[in-house]
Amino acid sequence: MNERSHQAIREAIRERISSGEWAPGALMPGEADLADEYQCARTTVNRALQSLAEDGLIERKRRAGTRVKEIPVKRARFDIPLIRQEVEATGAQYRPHLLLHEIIEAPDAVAARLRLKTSARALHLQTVHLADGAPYAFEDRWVNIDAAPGILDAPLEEMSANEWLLKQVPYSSGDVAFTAAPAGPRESAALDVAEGAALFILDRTTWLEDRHVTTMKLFYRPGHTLHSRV
Amino acid sequence: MNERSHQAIREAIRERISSGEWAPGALMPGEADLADEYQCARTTVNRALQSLAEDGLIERKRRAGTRVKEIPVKRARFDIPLIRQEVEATGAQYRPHLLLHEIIEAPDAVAARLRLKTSARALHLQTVHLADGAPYAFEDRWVNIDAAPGILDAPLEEMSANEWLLKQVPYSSGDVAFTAAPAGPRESAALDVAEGAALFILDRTTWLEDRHVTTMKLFYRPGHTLHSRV
DNA sequence: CAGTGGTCTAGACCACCAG
DNA sequence: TGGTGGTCTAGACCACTGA
Repeated sequence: MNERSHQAIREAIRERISSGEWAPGALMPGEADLADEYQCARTTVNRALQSLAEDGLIERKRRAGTRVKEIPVKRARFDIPLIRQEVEATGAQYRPHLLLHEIIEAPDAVAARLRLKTSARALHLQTVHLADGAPYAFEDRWVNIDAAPGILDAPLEEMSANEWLLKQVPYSSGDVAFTAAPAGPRESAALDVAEGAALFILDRTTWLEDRHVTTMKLFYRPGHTLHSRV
Repeated sequence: MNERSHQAIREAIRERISSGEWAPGALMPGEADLADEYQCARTTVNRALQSLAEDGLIERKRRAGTRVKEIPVKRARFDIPLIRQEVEATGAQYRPHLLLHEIIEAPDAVAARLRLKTSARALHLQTVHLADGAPYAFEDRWVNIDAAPGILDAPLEEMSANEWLLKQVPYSSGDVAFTAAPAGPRESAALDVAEGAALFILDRTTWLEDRHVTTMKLFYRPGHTLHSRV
């Protein structure tokens, strides 16, 4: 990272913002001026400023110029790991245990998420993810069979459905949501916790272009946290 | 977004990856080749590929070239809003209600987070955030008085401590974590829910360079979810 | 409608590191 | 040690939009 690099310039400008040199809402110098000041090409300043804009620190508009945001957006990034990796990272041995494997009519909520016709059938899976044999998380998943037909022959006792699907449709898009809910009877039994215990939940729907492949809820054992840096 | 723009090229390449043209782990063509193929400058391809690398879809190494990731990282981004904005976005009227305002010796866990000497005193605040008068979230916050002295004179009945601090130290860094926990007596009373109810919690510590300013836990009412797109 | 950011280009040099 | 990505430059044109 050179002294005149876009990264160096970005950090320099970030400093000037946090030090209050430009007040919240204030107009900053234009790219050309900054390029002049830092003795570099405008392209380089542009890159630095775009990066700061992505971080939510400044706002840029053509003609209007660049302004320090009044209220900086706090933007957190999370890497959502494969459960196998998450478990193995703690040094424990991972094993999925399939509790339920059925093909039934999908409930309306599920059908909507997978874009199924009402009363269409889907694959319903329930899995406990074990770390050194102890429950780590409980997964309730629905799979659109048309979108991933091979799933019916997949060896789901060795490889969780998640892993299998990841191999088949690796570069899919998705929706993620986090929430909390009390453990119901299924979660309580699977995770070996009291009914009503507060569980952290990851709720995710995945698709590839217009093929809605799967939707699942992942219930973590009490105490699980998800970290990030802002 | 032109046809030869870096965005267009990024999406084209993303397509080629999801279609399986290059298998997971496979070596992709070099920047020069792609530039040739797309009839654009190498810089443009470089930008497209860097963007895909940021998204966790590919991995790039000098000399070794660019490879499709074996296991794509699912990277979720969340904008953490000001509670006021969050509430007002639902059309409700926002009001913070200060329940507790005391200066006491900070517990060890808090002192550690704020880098205080043991048994140093800190400002302890408890606030209910109200939406149209109904509890929306409960906040338990500790403030390092040395790092934000003016807080003692702040009008915390009109403006939550969060907002006040944001005005004073707007462009700070921080740690964020999400988790779930049962409502204790304080949360239960403040949010008007049963004790033991499953609450979604945002836990955050904020600093500006080496001044550790504040740490807080925000307990949302049951049912709250945090959304994102991957 | 003029000034700002957005972006492309062509060329260049550099840093890194696998072979 | 040579080939790859990383990046800077100078110049150009474009797109948007607020004065």
